[in-house]
Amino acid sequence: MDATEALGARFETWQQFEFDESRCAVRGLLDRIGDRWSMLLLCALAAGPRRFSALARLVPDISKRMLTQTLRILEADGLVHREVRPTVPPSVTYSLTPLGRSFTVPLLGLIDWAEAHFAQVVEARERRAAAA
Amino acid sequence: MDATEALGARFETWQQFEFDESRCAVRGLLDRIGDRWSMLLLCALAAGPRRFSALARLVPDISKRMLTQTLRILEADGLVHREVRPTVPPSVTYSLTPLGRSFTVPLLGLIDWAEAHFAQVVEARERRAAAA
DNA sequence: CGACATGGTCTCAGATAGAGACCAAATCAG
DNA sequence: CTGATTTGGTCTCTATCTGAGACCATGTCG
Repeated sequence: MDATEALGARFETWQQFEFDESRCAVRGLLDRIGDRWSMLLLCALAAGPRRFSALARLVPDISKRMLTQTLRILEADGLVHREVRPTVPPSVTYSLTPLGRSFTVPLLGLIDWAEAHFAQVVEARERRAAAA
Repeated sequence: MDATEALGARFETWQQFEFDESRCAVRGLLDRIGDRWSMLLLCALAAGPRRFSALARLVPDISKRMLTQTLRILEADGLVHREVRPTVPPSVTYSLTPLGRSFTVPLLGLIDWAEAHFAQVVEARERRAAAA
């Protein structure tokens, strides 16, 4: 059984749960980290702990608003740890928790695929653009 | 070098490209398939080709609008094949392309992680809800 | 004295997603 | 013959979400 078949079989079992968010991991979890910024921030934190402003610089086009919001969700989900040191001005450091570090394994798999097949995707887009 | 370190190192190289969409696979690709519906639809198609209305039934709370839009993007990116048979009423069948099938490998990895660690995430959320 | 850095929050406008009406043509039930 | 149903969408309207940028308090540096 290859991955496609395995995935198809997996999908069928979810139907029984009717995708109930509290029991279906895919809906309950990938809905959250499957947004524009979560994976990118997890990548940024994989290299080591970073302060709020460092993350803002590392991921240039994220707004402070979304940076705060995304980090709060990742913290609530137990993937990221937030540490405040009450200096003045305040210093807040974000880092991956052990759970967050375990997530880097499948995340790296996804990114490897993206880098290996990106050229094919670009080609498909261009073929389609040319046809239109 | 474990996955976390590898991911961190990878992130640093992206900085050189300044996340230029045309060259950075992560921005150019995961921005598209990393949304609410793309991965779910790819899972649904992993079990075999499906017609438009079948997909709408399999993924209950997707609107027709988003179903159309998401399938068009997946088609443009070369992950999904769309086949129209000009019967009346029309019959349109969607299936994974070879590229789409290759994506099921990392996708399955992500889902395995989600199912294995979902309990921990829920626990983290509950701990946080209790603290508030 | 005045500018700057920190880690945010707040407001407002613009983009995006969802709900549901609508469509055309054929087919099927009554 | 009539009227409902199926198909694969599109269109409009509204609700939600996102991004830009102002603002804040406080201490430090020039």
